[in-house]
Amino acid sequence: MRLNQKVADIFSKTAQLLEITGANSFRVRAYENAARRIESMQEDLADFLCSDTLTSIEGIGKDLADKIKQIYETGTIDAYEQLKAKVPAGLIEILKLQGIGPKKVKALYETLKIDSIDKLEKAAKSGRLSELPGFGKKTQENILRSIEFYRQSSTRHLLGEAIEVAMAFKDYLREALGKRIKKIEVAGSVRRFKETVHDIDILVVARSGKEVMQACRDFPLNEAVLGIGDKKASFIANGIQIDVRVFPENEFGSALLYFTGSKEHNIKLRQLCQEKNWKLNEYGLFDADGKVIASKTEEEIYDKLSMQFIAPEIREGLDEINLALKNALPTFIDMEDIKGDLHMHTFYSDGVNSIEEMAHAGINLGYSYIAITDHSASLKVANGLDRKRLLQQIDEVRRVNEKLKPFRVFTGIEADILPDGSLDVEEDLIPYLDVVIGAVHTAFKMTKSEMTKRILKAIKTGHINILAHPKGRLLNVRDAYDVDLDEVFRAAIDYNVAMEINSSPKRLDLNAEDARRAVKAGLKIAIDTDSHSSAQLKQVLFGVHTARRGWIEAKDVINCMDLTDLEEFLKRR
DNA sequence: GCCGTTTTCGGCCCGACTGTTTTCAGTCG
Repeated sequence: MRLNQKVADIFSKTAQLLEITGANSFRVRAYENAARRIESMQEDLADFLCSDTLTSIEGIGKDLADKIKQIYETGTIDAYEQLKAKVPAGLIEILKLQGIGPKKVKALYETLKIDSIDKLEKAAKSGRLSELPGFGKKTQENILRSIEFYRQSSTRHLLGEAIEVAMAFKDYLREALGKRIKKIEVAGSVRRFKETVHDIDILVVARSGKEVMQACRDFPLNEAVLGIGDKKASFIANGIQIDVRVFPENEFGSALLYFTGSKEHNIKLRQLCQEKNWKLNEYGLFDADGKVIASKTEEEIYDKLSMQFIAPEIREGLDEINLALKNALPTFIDMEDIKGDLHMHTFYSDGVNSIEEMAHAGINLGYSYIAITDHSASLKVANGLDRKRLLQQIDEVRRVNEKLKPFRVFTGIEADILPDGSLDVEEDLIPYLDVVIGAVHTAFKMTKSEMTKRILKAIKTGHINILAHPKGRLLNVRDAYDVDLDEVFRAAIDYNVAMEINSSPKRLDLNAEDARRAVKAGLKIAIDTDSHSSAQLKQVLFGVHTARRGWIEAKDVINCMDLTDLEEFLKRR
């Protein structure tokens, strides 16, 4: 494991344990901040350690620097080991329940020896909880409800699923209230395009808050109401919590900023305001006299704070605020920059549409080109193409190209990188293929060195243009395989291999952080959909926003090139 | 635990809501 990850992990767990023991909350936050900062850092923590400059990192003081050193040398820190010995593991899980914080966890453990969700449930059901000081009947009921919800949905939801539910709600509300709704906008982590999300935040500007609240109750997908007031509703739809809030139009910008987050971004903005004696909350930006300076739009607020507008995708409370103040934020890639899609399947292998149908879908999205990259022969489960069928397909691509000129369909293949590192495509066919994608689809459980060796060998064949889903993860389903990405990056630069951001909401691989690292290392990115139907081409949306989260610009992405530049790039393999 | 500084310790983002208690602590976003 990279030292950064290891340190972030231990710091973050230490923070949780400290919280339960009732430590100073700012001390807890110091550990949390340090963990987040280190995890998202592009640079290697080990370099700072060697040059003795750890304390130059924001949020790392003398104490944490020593602890990083200890982790480097021994793999752990005393403080963490002692806490772990003292605090039962189950308490951390109890902390995850809605409505229960560190104080209640501590009280439950010290009075009733409750150290697991099961024991908590028993105590609540027997009525013992309501007898504790600070607890009452309602708290007891709420805890039982939280336990039930927690058991139903302990994992985070995929962004793709959350967006579907959010869109369904938006459509429903517009349908139900028509012109009585002035604005409706998704905020929160969905707007920031986090790959998985906890809930869906929706802001509404409407004539009557009560009407919106009633519509929330009546939403057909509404499974359970958690709470509904005059301006705020919480309910579960399709297993995902939706929070709806109604605001007047002139406060919409500050509300959107506030509810888009992240929490850390907001905290930094408010610290900035403090220096000017100003105040920022969901109702607006106020000067020292409490007079509104800005509130209608986010743009206006950032402007009054003398900084560039910050795209929601990068609002993480890291470096974005400092750079925006210096007017130094880059211009990130946007949907309009995408000129084609270089990874998709047809019914030749496991897709459902024809080559021509995929091409038409590409044309409809305004693309200049697509690449047809069906699976290679060894991937039997996906009906991979053998030599004969691949040659047939290449022939058909030629015919489609004639018909659809000047739109360009590239011939291609998604060739399996076999366990021994060889590429599952016959050498003499390579010249007929414009785009060769390399991908690991089998034998995921290799050791890190074996897997790295395997992928390096494939890259060094000199045949690959794009390495598809480089870490092989399936969100909420399968972890990434173990591979030394830095070594892969180095080899990929030598052989002109682009790294894929696979746009499928089930993958999003590379993720934003790794993609950012790849670009920093000097690599190009391909934002592909890996579509298995023409409708899926639209999922490029997820890839583009993941790229934005990774601070990626259009110039870093090969499918933002025009046709001739891309042809040039593809030939350099 | 970090940070900044009037260099040694005090402050660290802000508001709403809930439930318990009767003025506020705990939790959440």
